[in-house]
Amino acid sequence: MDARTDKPRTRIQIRNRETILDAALEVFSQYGFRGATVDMIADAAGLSKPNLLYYFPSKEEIHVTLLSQLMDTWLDPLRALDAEGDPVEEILAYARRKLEMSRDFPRESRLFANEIVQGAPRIGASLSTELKALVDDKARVIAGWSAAGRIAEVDPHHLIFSIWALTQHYADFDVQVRAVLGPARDPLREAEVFLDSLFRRLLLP
Amino acid sequence: MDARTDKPRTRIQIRNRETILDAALEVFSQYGFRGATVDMIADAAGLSKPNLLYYFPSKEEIHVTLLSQLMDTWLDPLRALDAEGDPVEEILAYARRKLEMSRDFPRESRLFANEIVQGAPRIGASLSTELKALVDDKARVIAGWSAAGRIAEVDPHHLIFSIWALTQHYADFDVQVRAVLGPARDPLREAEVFLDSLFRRLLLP
DNA sequence: TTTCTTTTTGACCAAACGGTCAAGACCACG
DNA sequence: CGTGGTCTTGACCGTTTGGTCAAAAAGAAA
Repeated sequence: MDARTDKPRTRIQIRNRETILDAALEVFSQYGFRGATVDMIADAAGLSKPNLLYYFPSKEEIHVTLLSQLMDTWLDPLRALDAEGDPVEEILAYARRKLEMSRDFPRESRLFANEIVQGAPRIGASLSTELKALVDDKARVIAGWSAAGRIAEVDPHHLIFSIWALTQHYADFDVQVRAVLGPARDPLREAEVFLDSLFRRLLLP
Repeated sequence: MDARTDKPRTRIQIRNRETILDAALEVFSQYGFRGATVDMIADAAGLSKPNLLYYFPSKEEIHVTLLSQLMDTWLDPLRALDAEGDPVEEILAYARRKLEMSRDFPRESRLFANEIVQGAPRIGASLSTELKALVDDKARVIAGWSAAGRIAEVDPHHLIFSIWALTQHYADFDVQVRAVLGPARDPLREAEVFLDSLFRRLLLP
């Protein structure tokens, strides 16, 4: 029975695959795909390299597994945007959820950023299908709110981009933000207040 | 005479160092430091590997040269923010200049993004000195405008972060933006309009 | 216990990598 | 032309890297 091809069956397989993916997330998000080595991941996971390769057939397979698991949960906040809710509050809540993800899952954010900055060689396809479909759908909802005069007139796609840019910035550029603000301040708490008022001013009709 | 230590003297040295730095910018910005190989840079520059290493002593030296050249020009738009000018127009002009840099120098933006996302291992020091000093200085200017009621009350540091995030997003996440918008649209022209109105709404008292 | 499967590992390999070196090609200048 | 410095290169080296393999260790089930 090959632990690398079939779904994990034993408790040891489940535990070790989880350990490996967590270690790989740590290493990949910090050094990028090519900057990370199998040895680094194995060390971080507390396993020997051959043992790690018993659970995943290759370094690339680990990376792909991480990315596809990520894409799934990464878009949940946008999926939750409710066409029936109050427009301004829905959009603000979306921005707030995205900012929470920057705070709670900065490694995931940086893994994604690394992939996109380098041209999305491994997930490019799903961007123009899966992601585009979802964004287009929600953009239509926002455009409807605009047309009905319930929020100001804004390009819905760029509104969504601005939420991504502003929230992910606090995870992806964390070092820079902290270097500039100095040690006494709390970037993500401040960002919550700032972004809330920014999007409120932008959206109020 | 060592072409690697002294300032370039001959025309050939000047030309080849320029060619190499341009090729290295292309490769580093696409693959990151560890993802780039000396052979890739040499190929892109049309030189043999030993010949390239005749002009720069190491791969790291090329990278450092690029980054320090970049830091210099990267902050020019912010330096140009004039305390004596019209507050809203000054800030809008800054955002516009930054967006132009995303359009005209996307490789530089991605080189920087790669460095920061991975924890700024090579320029971390100058972030908390050079960069922080400049930002703090300009933040004081903006705070003055706020206090005088000439723009709305905003946290000046986070205002600057928001300009960075929103403008660099269009260079760093270019693939994603284009994948979502589809082929018929012009992201950077649209962004200009969108950001202009966003910051206008945010800043008007 | 015995037997069978799953898990772990030390030793190893081929390719890729950053970098060196000695020697040849080229070029400016007298 | 010749001569001295600049530029270029093929061959090479030690290390790192992703990955393999046979065999040993550890579990599971009877």
